[in-house]
Amino acid sequence: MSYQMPKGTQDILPKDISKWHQLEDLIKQFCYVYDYQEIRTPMFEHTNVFKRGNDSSDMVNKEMYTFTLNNSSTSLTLRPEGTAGVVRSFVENKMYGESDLPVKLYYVGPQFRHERPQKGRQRIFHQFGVEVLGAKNPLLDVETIALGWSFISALGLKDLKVCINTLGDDETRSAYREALQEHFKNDIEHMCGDCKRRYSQNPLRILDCKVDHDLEIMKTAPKMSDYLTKASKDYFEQVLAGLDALDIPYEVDDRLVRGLDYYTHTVFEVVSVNEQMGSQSTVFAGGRYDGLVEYFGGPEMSGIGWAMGMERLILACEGEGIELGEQAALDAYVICLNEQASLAAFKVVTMLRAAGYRSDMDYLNRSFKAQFKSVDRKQAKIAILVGEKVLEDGMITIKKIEDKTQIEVNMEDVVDHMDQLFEDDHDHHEE
RNA sequence: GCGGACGUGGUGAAGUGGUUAACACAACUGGUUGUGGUCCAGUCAUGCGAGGGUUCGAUCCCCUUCGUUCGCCCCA
Repeated sequence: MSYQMPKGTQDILPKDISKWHQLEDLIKQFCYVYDYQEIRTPMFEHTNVFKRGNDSSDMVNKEMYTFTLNNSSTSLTLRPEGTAGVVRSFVENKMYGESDLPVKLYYVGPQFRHERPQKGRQRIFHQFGVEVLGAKNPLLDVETIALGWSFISALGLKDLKVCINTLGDDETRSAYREALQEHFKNDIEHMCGDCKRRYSQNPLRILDCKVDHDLEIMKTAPKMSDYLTKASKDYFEQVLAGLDALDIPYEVDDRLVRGLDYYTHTVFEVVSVNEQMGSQSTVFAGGRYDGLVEYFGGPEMSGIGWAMGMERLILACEGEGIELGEQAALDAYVICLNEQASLAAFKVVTMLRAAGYRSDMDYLNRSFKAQFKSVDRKQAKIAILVGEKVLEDGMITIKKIEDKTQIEVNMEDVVDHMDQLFEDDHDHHEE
């Protein structure tokens, strides 16, 4: 009989929307300054855009909202992440040919994952992400991180740290893969089910297993850094040098491998260390991907990008006591003291609105007292009283809440008087 | 997918196997205050997530289910 929203979804209510507006505005500013352009891709794509080859991630294998409609055999999937759709679009629209390279893009929008909800994790959540396609330059790895880092710094967030690592190139990865498989060969039988699966699919992920974390065999595992090719090592060092140059603090974490299988070279996570974040503390994370553009049928081009969880960003701000979004006060609230005068009151509000004053009035024929309470609640700067007098000679009362002064004016002149009052106000502020 | 906690009016939140489900805030109405923010009075859950069961009788006991929340896993 009663309806409720699906598990893991949430309404963003008017009382909270100004937080989102503020964040979105700031995102646009930063992306503008960094010369990134917004792209909006579909909320759903063909399933194979997300489910590619031998992807071993839970996100792709267990958490996607996949559906087939009517008699169609087409399988569609609600996007669980932003990168795949953006790269698909980049290739499909041949952006690799018509624009200056690299193409620098950003997106903001909902993502869908069928996970068990908890703090900082919803089934529909919002990500702000950037992707830079068509150039492989360590400075771009640094630039994207700098964009995110300066954005969250501008918000005032402090309890954050950048964890970074490199996965090297294909040569590095396959050599390291083999080394890991060799290393775990005799012990994999005694390790957890996930690790057994990872052993053949993506042995790198064994390293950040929480279950088997303390096994001796984990501690003696070969290190990625020993298998990096010269080129990969140089690349990573240049990335770190870039971060140093911009004074972005970081920690190299050689266990960091990330969940998505397409990453190569640089991978990073920016996590909040604020205790109020709960266990989902990654605010934004990403990395470089060498094979994706080609996978989607484009030329051999590298890309780098990251995604930021907006809900987590809000949590992080709340955790650090950063106030987001303030409700702007009303300029004028029109009180109608007489039902017969309501049309006149309505005209007054309309005039005020036409002049750009944020105004409202009572629509419930409430008592005088109740209407005045609305003035307080809505923090209106001006109360305008429309009574039976307006029917006789068109006179209404304008009351300035701040100092309780009031004047009687003809309703036709209400905008002029408002202009005057707000003019005075400005003078006051400038003094 | 696994585990813990929880689910009472707009909100916060008491409560008990048995005729009227505290209290506070908010809201609304009336009075008072020069036309509001003070103060006073009144009104506001046939219902205690939903569906079963036990019982003479359940919001309080049992089962199921839905949902919330926190953790694991995973990830942004």
